[in-house]
Amino acid sequence: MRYFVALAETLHFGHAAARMNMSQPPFSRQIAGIEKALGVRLFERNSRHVALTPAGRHFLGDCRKTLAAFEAACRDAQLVASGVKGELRLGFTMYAAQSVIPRLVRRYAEIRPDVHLILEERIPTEIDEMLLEGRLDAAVNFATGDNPHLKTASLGRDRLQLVVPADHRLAGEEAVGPQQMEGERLIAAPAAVAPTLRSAIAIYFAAGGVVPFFGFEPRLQQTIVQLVAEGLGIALVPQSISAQLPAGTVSRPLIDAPEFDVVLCAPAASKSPTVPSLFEVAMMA
Amino acid sequence: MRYFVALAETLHFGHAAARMNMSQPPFSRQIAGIEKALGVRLFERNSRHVALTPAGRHFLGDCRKTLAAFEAACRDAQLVASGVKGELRLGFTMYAAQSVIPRLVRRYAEIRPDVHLILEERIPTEIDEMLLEGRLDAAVNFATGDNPHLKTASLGRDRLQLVVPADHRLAGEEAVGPQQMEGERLIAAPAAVAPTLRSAIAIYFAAGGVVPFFGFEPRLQQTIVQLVAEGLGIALVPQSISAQLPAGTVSRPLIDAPEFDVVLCAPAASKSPTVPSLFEVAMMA
DNA sequence: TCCATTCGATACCCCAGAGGTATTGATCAT
DNA sequence: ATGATCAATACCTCTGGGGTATCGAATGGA
Repeated sequence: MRYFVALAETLHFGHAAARMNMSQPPFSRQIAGIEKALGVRLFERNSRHVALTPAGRHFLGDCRKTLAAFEAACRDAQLVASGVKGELRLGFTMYAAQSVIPRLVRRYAEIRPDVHLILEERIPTEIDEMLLEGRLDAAVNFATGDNPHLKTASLGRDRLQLVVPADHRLAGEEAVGPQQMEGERLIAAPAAVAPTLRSAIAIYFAAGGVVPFFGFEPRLQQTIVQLVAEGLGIALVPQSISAQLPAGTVSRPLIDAPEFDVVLCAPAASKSPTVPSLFEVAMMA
Repeated sequence: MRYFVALAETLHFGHAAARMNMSQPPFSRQIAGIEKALGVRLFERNSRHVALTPAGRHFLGDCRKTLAAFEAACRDAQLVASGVKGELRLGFTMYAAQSVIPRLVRRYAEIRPDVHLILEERIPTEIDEMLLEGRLDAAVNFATGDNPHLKTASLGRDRLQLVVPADHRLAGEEAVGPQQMEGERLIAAPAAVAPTLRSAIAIYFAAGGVVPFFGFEPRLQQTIVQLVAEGLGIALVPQSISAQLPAGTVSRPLIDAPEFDVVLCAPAASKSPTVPSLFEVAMMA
């Protein structure tokens, strides 16, 4: 096809052959071969003049399109392999949506404008599942501590904080410990949804020798604080949630507050070419 | 590329090779060759499982597009060569635009819907020029009689007719001959524009022994009858023009009226694949 | 745990076909 | 008429695509 285009552009077998870095005789044969294969005369020629037939003229346009598609295919394959182009399915928790996701996504989109980011908001446990099943390339989640199938990069550390109704007896305390919360109804996400936070809470109370009483178990931290605002209980939620506490609630620091990492994670065996630069962005920020 | 698509679709070297009518070992080598040429790993594979890499997935889509473009190019080349698809630059006179062109074009478009008709309205002499220079594939024109470089097919015969102002002295005549028009100002297209009609008129008068007096020389028959309507003279115009005579004019038959052919013509050496079926349509109608 | 089976990779061979050189034949300008 | 130009042809070479035989790794059943 390149041969054909070269000849169609030069209308001279010798020159076209030279452009293709070959000698004229085999070039002539190639053109004849194309015409024979198609069963169509593409050039009107005698030993002096070469001209395109109507079919050849039409074929020239089609060849250019085909060659362009071919070049693009090769180029794009390399770009996708290098991670410059392609897609990245990024999972994240609602918690992350409010804290680290916006900046992370913005920075990544700046250095990789041709990567199509597919953002999937899910609950923490579902994110891990999807990562391991390959339905996500990477995700922002609470650190699970030790999963050999995942590689992680810390995006920052956060701590739990007490949130109580404004008129609650603990609202006036400077800092609160486990014992002071004894008997209170604790609103928290179930372990099946946010194991990291749930176990952090459990350990915190266990360390204080208190058996926590959990009631209501919504999935989102945002819902939890709404229920607190309604006076349905108290909650231990990430500090960065406090930025948007509903009216009628106050937050108090915890004594020896449990801390946890927010991490970017991806399958350890991930070969998604777009993931490494996401980790780079994460480490830089 | 076909090999790649086959493997991407089957994800099995043996089956893909079978689909390509070849054995597995050379097929494997081809795939490896593609990956090496691109410098990109397209399949993640061990001796048990074959899977597309992200780059391979993207490449698959591009390959399908490229192959489709290639198939279309080959198919279209054959269609264009056979005259089923392509373009046809058809010249015609304003006279023809009113008479034979609409039906001819309509019938042709019915049997050749994929041929792009480029209609070019020109004066008769210019049409001949353009045909010989190859700027038109075919044209509807007045018969010139004998041009060895053109092949023609008659589209019908027409005759000249007298058109005079409604209040003209000849308006009441049953039929009119040359002598009766002696001294009248004749409005006609110049020989440089419409030689066939002009010479037909000249011969008609010469046969009657009358020397015609030409005044005004518009290019279009339609303009000629408009000038007659304004009382600026009389004219001999094709009968089929009479269908749309302007108000204030009447037409009268001529005694021994000059006749002429309206023909479809194309360069005798024309290799435009779309032209033959236009001639077929013309002959049928 | 071991063996049979499956499947992709490798080794080696063969030949079609792409490319090279020399030459012919046709066309055009002088 | 003659030389120059240019595509086509003849003939040769050798790369590379395709074939067969085989290996080696992974899997599943006994």
